[in-house]
Amino acid sequence: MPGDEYPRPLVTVDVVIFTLHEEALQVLLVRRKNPPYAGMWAIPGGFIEIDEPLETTALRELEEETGVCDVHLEQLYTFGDPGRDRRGRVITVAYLALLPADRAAIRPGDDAAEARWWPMNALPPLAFDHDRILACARERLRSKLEYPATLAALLPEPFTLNQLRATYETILGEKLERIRFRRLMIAARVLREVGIEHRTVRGRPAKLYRFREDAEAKARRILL
Amino acid sequence: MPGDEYPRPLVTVDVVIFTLHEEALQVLLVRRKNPPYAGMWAIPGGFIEIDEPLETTALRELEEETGVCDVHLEQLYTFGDPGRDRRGRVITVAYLALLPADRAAIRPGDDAAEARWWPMNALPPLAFDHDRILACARERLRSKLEYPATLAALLPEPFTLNQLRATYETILGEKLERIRFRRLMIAARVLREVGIEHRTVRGRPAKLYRFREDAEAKARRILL
DNA sequence: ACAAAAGTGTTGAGAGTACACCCATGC
DNA sequence: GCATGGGTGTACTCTCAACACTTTTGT
Repeated sequence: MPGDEYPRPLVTVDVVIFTLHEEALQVLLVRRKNPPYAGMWAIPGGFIEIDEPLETTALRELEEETGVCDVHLEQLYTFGDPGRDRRGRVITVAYLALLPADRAAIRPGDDAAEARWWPMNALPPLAFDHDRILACARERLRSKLEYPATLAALLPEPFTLNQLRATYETILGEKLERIRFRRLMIAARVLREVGIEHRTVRGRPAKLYRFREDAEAKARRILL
Repeated sequence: MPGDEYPRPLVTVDVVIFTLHEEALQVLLVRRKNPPYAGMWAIPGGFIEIDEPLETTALRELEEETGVCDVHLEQLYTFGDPGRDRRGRVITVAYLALLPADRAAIRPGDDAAEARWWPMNALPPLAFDHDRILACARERLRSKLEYPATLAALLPEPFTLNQLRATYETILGEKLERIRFRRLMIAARVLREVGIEHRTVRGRPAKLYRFREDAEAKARRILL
């Protein structure tokens, strides 16, 4: 066959999956069982099968290692520097996924010894160049804030405007002005009012919203 | 070695390189010498060497096949569907590059029988899934219009505002209002005045501009 | 009644558009 | 001079930030 004279690297697919929990951005990591880096934490992922689309590999490995399934994937970046894996030339196609807090319960699978959420601002030492991959994922997540509807995958619906604002604040790592945020979101026409909150603490109950199904609109000026 | 039990696909790196010529967006393609798809047109690219970073492969193949060198590359997307290449499982990491018109002279290399620029609106039939890759590249290029400074790589500097507008119009495929465009570009503060055009035809000579070196600023509202 | 949280009205500054207009050149 | 393309002045519109304000709840 024609390709036989060319070197064949190994190819893995890794998945950075984020959720929000306790006012912090969290990422799902697995503890590696096998060398290299046995015992260290890493992004879930694994080698491709020969007849398997890349996204299928991503979903399969994610479920095998963490029990998480049924998420939307977005291709992030491909990391292929020689030397990034001691096992030889390994090229990794990284994907990004988001999980709403109410689905963030995880069950470690058999491929990995252990799986748990880690806050992005207090990560353990990571295997391979996974710190670089996480930095890349964080950037991508930030850029998604311009399109509020993409955060649907990160919020339990319905939500209040203040929950949405807290989400933005967590991802941006800075405070946003309450009234300004409200007005910009309303002006972006991406939300649909679906009722009113049931208050358990003092204060006026907030309106509840969902994202409009057709909402691709961009919220200008949210980032600042 | 640990990875030996896993399937090893072939990996190629392909480069979509655009230029502007005669009011049209052009892409550099090579005619394939070898099967599969021998004689058909394809994006320049080739198989990785085992110790070579992906970008190095991209630059090497580009130069070998077309003579183009010294360009800035941006990773575009990784295409890995099984069945996209008859030779077996081939995963392709696609890159995007831009070339100013005054450097668009090309010299076909020995890897490919022939290389030439094709206008994006009159492409020949393409090998593999390269039509998909081109569609992806075109989208990415469009999205770059929000950051005018990235077009520096596509324009001979210095340039007039009308040349810049023509660039936008070509990429967008629609006319932009002259005065509106001028004012938005000036307001974006990404340009530096560097002199005045030498007129050969009738009309007032235009001012010449370069992009400011520090200009990452975003020009809002250009796209419409 | 009061504190707390949610939501609204209003004003003023600034950005963007559309129009008419002025400027510099070749013929 | 005048046609042609480049550049500016101006007035009107629209958006958005900042402020004070009202509404709705739990205690």
